[in-house]
Amino acid sequence: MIEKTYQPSDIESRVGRQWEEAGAFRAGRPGRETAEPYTIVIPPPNVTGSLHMGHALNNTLQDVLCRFERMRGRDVLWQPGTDHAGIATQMVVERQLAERKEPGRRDMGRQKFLDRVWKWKAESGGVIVNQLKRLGASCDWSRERFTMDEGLSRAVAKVFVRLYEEGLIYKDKRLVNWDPKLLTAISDLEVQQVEVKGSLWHLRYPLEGKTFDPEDPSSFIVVATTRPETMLGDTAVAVNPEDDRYRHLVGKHIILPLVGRRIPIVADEYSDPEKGSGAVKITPAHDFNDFEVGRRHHLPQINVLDIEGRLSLEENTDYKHGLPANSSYLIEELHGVERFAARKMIVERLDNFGFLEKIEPNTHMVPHGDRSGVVIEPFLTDQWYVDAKTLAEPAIAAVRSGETTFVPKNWEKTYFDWMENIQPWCISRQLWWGHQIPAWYGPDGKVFVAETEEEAIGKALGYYVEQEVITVEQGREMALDRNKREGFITRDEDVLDTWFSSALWPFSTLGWPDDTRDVERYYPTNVLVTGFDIIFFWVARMMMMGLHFMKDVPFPTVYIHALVRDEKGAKMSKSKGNVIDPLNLIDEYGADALRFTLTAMAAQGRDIKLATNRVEGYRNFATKLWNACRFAEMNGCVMPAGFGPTKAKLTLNRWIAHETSIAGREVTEALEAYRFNDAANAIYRFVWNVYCDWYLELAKPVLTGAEGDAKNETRAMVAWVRDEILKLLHPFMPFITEELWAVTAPRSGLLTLADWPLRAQATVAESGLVSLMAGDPLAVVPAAVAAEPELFSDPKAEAEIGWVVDLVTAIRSLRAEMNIPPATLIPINLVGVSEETAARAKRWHEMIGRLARVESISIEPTVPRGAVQLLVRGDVVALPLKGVIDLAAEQARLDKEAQKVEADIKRVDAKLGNVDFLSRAPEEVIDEQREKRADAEARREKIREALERLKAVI
RNA sequence: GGGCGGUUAGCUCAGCUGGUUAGAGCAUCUCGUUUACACCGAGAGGGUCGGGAGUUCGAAUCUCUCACCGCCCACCA
Repeated sequence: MIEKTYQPSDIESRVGRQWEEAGAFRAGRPGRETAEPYTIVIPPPNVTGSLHMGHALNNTLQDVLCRFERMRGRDVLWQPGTDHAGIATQMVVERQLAERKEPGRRDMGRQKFLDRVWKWKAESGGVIVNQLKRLGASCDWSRERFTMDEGLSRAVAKVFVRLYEEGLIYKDKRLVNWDPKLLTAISDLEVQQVEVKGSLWHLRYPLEGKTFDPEDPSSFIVVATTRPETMLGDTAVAVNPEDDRYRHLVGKHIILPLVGRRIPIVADEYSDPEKGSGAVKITPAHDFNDFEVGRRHHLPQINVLDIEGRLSLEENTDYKHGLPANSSYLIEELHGVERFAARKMIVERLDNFGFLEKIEPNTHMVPHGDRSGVVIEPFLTDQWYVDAKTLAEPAIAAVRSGETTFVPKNWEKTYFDWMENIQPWCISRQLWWGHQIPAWYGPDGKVFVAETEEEAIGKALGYYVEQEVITVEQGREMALDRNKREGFITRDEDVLDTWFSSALWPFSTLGWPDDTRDVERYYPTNVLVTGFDIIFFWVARMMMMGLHFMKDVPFPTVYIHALVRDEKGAKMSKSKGNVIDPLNLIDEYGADALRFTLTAMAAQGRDIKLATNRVEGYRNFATKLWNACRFAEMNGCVMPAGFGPTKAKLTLNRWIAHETSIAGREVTEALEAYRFNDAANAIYRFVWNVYCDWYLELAKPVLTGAEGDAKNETRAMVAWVRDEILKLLHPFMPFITEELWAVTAPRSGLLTLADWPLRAQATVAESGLVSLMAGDPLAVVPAAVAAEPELFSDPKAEAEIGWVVDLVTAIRSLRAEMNIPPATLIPINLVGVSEETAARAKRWHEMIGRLARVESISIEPTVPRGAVQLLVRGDVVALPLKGVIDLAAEQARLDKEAQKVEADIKRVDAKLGNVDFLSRAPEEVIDEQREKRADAEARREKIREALERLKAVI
């Protein structure tokens, strides 16, 4: 029994439990062990996360695909899991500690802090998973993974070691993006360039051997900088070799103001004569370009900052490089000063001594940490790198060759642009939460990279015995006794970039490297569904790692979906306060309505501007479906076993079967092409505008009429179409359809495991015939034909019911226009119509009367005087309405129609009168125009006659 | 500076490989006989497809250009 009203919240939790209890989403479930697999890995959300609109869209689309393929008989594995999200998670827990006034992470120590994070994860890490379940995500939750699971951690270690051994991971001292707040290196991708209104300071650097005089330009060289505080680390001034202004100074030296260090003027292409003064200060330790210039000219790298971005000079031996013995009088004051305060102090001092020429306002891009929001420092440190350039090559080739394609295709350009200019990937992070780097250092600093500490110690002992650092005996003792080797080697403190483990997700989640049976079955995955914002972070890296370790792309298709924005097109953000919480929408309208909205709006290559009234509209759609099913129930519509469209005899029933198969094909084809919006719209239109608006209305007289074959067949067909609708709609609205499936008939199984109306591969029956519509044993054709499935089709039924629909619509429209009260029943005449039409009219007489408020239909040879005239699929329909209608209104209506026809004819004539058109357009286009012309001509004639008759009456 | 995308009804959007009378939902207006549904039904109004030029027999659709909007990338002093 269907409840009177549709209450999404009730049924969603109940249905969710049913799926779970049935293990409906288990990969390899009984009956599907040998079915063709279909795999998607979820983009693992951060454990710290909660469901936002982007997740809702991303997972809805994946779920639509998974449910679709599951119903098509595939063995679906939708692999779920979460990401440990190094920085984000560590920040969350640290914030919690601060709030609770507990000791900070450093006071606590590494191990205690990690225990604390795990505890946090156990308590709060499951939020997003439950939210995904509320959305209806049909993941195989029994396989949920976490990037820091034991198994995944082993995969990470293995990959690290192998890449290290292959020379594709290495340690290097170079400039990194340093976050002085989080105290870690970050990758290029985690840096956001932000436009900042700053200044350009022009500094005078005195030339060696001249007496510095601010009034005498020949005594100094001017350099312009946006970062005056880094001047303490300058080790050269560069000018362009082609720049005549400075050519004579190349090879000379300047004396660095305030500091007194003697540094050279070098010629380097990097210096752009157009920029600033044409001379540029070189600070190799604090600027990426300067670092390169410094390398070319073998300049010292003088680091003047500490890890927190304060000036660090006192103990800095680098800094003292090249300083005259008595020159450090300024250092004491500046040491330990925060970088921006130091900037102010240094500029002040430079100004006092006449070294500041001028300050220009200057807007420029400044790098900021995407997590911390503070200005990033280029900072000289030892870090681990992945040789991304080498790994990128096969990943580029795979997309070039079409092994992996992007949908929509234009994202491939973005992918190529980035991959072809890829930089070494800095993978070490000075954090605690994450995969600790599997590298150990011996007493002399030598690195031993191994999957486990045991292995590392083995390698180390072997090495040091061979080097005779320790004796064979000592080595043996240490190997056997843990205590003896305590502290002999120490592990690298750093952890890996979170994206390092995410890059392995498509195979690490399947058990690689330990148990690879699932890898064989489910890798490569079928499609990756994700947003464009992580093409670089994630997609590219999965491509690289997948190809390198699996020797195969991780997915043949990457479906890139849009960003969900607010109604006005602005990015949703907490600071703007325009965030729409998907859970609120689910509470208010139901998960099905939200899902349908997102799919209906997911047109390729376009952002989604989400308006809540759309969600409301699709909730209404769910209600409509609900009520249609109630109607079927009330009328005792049940489908006897073995019933199918080919069994139907009534035209009306054959017509709806015909329309159903069209809808089924539309939905299927759209989903196969990832045109989610087309798929959603096709089923929407069919349910509302065909099934509800017409079929059920037209079936009412039969359903309320006398018992008999016609009634039984119609009941069966109402139920059959309803079931087809529930199937076609299930990927989009899984909850309501599953619920209705259960309550509308006794069923042997869940809808989510039922057969899709069009099977991907038609099943060959014993007879050698192939069933094209699941559930209809009679809709069979020889296997040879099945290669191109034709659906149930009945053009004659379409012609007949289509005519009825058009007729009713035309009469209704006219009645509204003529202001004929609904209570007034009117007669209609069919004028000079064919026998076929006459027969149709007779068959549908009662129905037309009911839907169009018509009292009688008669066949007449001519249009009676004073009748209003309509055209329906070429037939003339006259409405003798003298006295009922407003003649002036009718005249206006006809005039308007006439105008429209004239316009049509004019347009068509223009084409047909064009010699070029006739000679160059394809035959069928010309024929089409001719038909249109003939049709319009006929219409014009009819309207003209109607007008004349009207005039006669007036 | 480079790249990508957008500009279609009052609003939010479809319109795939050029040939439709340019569609949908919401909103608006009119009406509502009928026990599935007022979260409903019937009907209507509303668009020179951002501007200009071009290619073509034919352009919302292809090309160029201009304008405005958005995003991504980039080390520029």
